[in-house]
Amino acid sequence: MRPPTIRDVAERAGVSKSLVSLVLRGSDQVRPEKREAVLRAARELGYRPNAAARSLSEQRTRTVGVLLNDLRNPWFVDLLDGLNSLLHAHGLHMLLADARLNRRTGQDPADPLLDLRVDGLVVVGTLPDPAALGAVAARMPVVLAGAREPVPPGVDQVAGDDEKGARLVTEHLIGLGHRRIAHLAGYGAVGELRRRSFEATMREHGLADRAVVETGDMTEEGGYRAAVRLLNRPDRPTAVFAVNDITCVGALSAAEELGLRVPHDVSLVGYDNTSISRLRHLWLTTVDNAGHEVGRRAARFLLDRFERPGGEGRVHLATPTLEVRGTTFRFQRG
Amino acid sequence: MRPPTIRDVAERAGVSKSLVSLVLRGSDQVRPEKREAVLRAARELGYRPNAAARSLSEQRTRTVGVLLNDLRNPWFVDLLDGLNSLLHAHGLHMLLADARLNRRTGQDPADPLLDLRVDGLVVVGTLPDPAALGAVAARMPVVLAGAREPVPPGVDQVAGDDEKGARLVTEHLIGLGHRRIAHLAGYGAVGELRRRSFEATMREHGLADRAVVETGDMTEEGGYRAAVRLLNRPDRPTAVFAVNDITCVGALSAAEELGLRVPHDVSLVGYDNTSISRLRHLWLTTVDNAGHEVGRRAARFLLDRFERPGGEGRVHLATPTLEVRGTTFRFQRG
DNA sequence: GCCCCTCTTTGGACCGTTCCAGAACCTGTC
DNA sequence: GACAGGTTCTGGAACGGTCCAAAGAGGGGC
Repeated sequence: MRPPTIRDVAERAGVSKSLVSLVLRGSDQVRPEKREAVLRAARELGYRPNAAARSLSEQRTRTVGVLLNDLRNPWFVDLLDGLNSLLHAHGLHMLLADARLNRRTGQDPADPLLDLRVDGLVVVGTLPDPAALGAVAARMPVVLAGAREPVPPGVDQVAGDDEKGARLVTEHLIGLGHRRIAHLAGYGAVGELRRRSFEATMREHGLADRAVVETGDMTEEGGYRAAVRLLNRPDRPTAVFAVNDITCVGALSAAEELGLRVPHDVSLVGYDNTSISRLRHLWLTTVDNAGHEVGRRAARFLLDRFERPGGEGRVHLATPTLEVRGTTFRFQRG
Repeated sequence: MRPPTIRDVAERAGVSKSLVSLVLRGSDQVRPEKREAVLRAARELGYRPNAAARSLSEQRTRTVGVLLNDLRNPWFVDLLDGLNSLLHAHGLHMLLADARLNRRTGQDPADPLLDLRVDGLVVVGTLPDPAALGAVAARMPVVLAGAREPVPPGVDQVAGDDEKGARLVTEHLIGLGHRRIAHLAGYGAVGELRRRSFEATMREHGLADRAVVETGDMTEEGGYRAAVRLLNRPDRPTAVFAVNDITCVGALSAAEELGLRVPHDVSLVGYDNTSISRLRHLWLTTVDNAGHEVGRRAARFLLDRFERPGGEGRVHLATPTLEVRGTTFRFQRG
């Protein structure tokens, strides 16, 4: 009572298993009536090809592993969408693994994917173990998507252009007439890039001495605390650029609690265009990271490496766009 | 230059491939020095078992497929966590597939999982095609988790107890002194259950004629619109129970826009205890669905069916808990 | 020294595919 | 009718593991 195999189909159709294989792989070297007979038999038996057997024989799985650092981060869903659209068009499947879920187990979260012999690997977000990744990259194409960490050689990299994004925000605020502008910074490569770009842009506009930076931990609570410190300063900034949306929401609470109206008394900008920023109750001005494009480009890199393995690691930065919503307004002389 | 196989390990260790297999599967019928030699050879070669070959031979994959209806829904992360903890303890892996991503392709989103011959299937959220699921259930254990749809025979079901959750909310509000209580209803089995239970609880407290129901579409926008209708009524309710957090956020916007203070003028309650409800800026009173327990129980059902296949479909309802936060308050005589 | 028994180890079949070399079958030509 | 050449079909060898029956090794008792 086990699932039917190619032999069962062959027997039923009165042909050899090789012919069944031929038909099922879409060969045109088969007489139409035989093809029909095979397809009918397969349909009647409810035949499904066994992926394990196929990939064992073909020496490839037609599957790409996607290693997510944390399913709770919503921003990567667009990325997955872009990734999937291109991969699927090339007959490839995605296998998702969550690093956070498997962390406790003490194993490398990529292990199950590697045992399954995926044809390539997309690491989404901060990578778990750079050294291990280098070893993996020697055996199969690897792309790091959505993070700006340094990567081992031979690994491609796709991410949003954080310098450009931070510049967009800063110039938006300057364009609205703001001069005392603060940045609620974060950590990691991304936090660093956004902060640097904020500072550089302020400098370019001769506002270096009006730029203020407070550092948070990229959580709402951290954003709240940093914003309280910031907004209690005697030279209170009139605009705040937060390293991400969640920090920005913390800042929003702080502003509200201090009796400041957003955006009339203080403008706020987030980053990532998360679903939270789109809540009409918050309606944050923010930066969209072009997740879909990041995903598509990651797929592109992978497909390229399938065709021509090896070579230098490439980098692509997707251009972010500013989403102006309700938390920014022109500077009102107090 | 292909990955090493069990034969390579055998050769290097100077033993037969059968012995290598024995060692790697942890048999105690092996002399310690041979075991050491094999393990050393495996380590030196960087050997990884080939999952395809193994599952082909073993006739099982040690893998459970998890079909998510939409990665954007954050509520299932806890569920996955609970699921994973038990499965992992039994040496099983999870394979994630997203129905939404694969929908466009026109195939059944479970197809890749079935081709991979997963040992069992967990469907999280609303199921795609009940008929197809019945056919699958005949071949392998299937559990529906986190949804209350009717299921084909032989399928187990785990979900939060929506009746109990809605009752908790309603009694909480009544306990605070509210009498004119409204429900922002949703759709689907879950929407139905929560609404019915709200109505029943109101009736039990002799408040049937004070209960109001407006229906939304379970989005923020829908919640907003329904709440506007509701709060503009001459007999404006003093408390609103929304079918989910996102609807509740819409209601929050509506209240604010109408100049009503939450919770002093109107109390609001959501459902699902999403990360959104935990934002201090919103701080919604809501219901926690015990996602972790749902996940663990789903794993339990699956494991049971591995041991004793067949039998009736069972149902388990996890007990939800009320999370009282900032949007509910005792009724203030206006 | 031989036999028996237990503990280790091994060769080979098998899992369900793909792939390849060659067999079988046509069709047309001389 | 033999032959060439193309098209269509087939058997068997992979692929990398597991599993099982049986072989080999070692020890104890006679």
